[in-house]
Amino acid sequence: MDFCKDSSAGYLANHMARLFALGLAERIRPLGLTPGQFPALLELWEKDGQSQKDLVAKLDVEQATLANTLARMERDALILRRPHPGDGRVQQIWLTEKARALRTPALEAAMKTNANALGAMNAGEQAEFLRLMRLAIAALRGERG
Amino acid sequence: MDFCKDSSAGYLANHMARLFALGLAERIRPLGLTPGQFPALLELWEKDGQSQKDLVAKLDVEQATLANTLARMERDALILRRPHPGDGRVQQIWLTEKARALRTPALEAAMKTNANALGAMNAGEQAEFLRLMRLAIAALRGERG
DNA sequence: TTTCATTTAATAGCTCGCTATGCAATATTA
DNA sequence: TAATATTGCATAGCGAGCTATTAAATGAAA
Repeated sequence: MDFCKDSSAGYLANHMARLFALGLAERIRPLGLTPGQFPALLELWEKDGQSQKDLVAKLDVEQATLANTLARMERDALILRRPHPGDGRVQQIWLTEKARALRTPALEAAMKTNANALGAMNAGEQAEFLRLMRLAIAALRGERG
Repeated sequence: MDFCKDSSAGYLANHMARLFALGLAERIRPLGLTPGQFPALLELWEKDGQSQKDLVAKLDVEQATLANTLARMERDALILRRPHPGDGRVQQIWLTEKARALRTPALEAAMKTNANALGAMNAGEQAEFLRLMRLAIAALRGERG
């Protein structure tokens, strides 16, 4: 059977994602952030006070994964969980001042990592690359729910 | 600052890689395999008896990561570690018959996952996608060692 | 109202990345 | 040859993903 890892989309996707995460980790470590916190922060910088369920829906991550990530973020004083006034099941997630202040440097770090990764592509190729990744994501998501 | 997750290569790469891993995991679970074992198996199906160091060089993962993966594979009776006859530091990695027998169904599972992910692309787009991922990998690797 | 179902979040336990460190075997050098 | 450096691998500990289960609060229904 002919199977070459360098012609396997899945193999390349895994390799690429690991390198992206390492590059980002290096850049945001001085800020006290980790790559897994980034997606949650992006949503919370947009609007905090959301419930865990709200975030889960937007991030396409399992509820348990997010619960653990939020626990680490609370430990690191990036967020506060406060009970929802009208529904005792819900915890609202609020950013700390510390987390708010990290927005600009964190986004800069992410943009630098992206720019480095795409540095060898022209503008058309970059756009095409993003488009094809979105296509693959849609196809893979379709397979599941 | 304008930062949209759906226009961030790193965000998309992470999302895509997670979905690839889930799709593959589902398909190889009946075989008793997990996605992390795949890269090592690919190398060992080519040629076993290699040392851990040999595999590390080919896989671009850290030595400790591979050591743990190999420990799970040994536990699952996929490999045997035998001391190298001429150098007491080295452990040679040998496939079991069980692992050899899994080659064809495992590769089929991987190819199905890839085909599904790329199903909405024509042949030219698929080739371009792989090329652009290899470009990004090269750029991200260049940043490090 | 009491019971049962649903919803929200947390917890347990696994894989598989990473860094940092330790240990034994081998090589090198003073 | 004795001391030191290097090499190959294992282990510890953490982050971040997953599934499965549990607990508590709310809602619905008998």
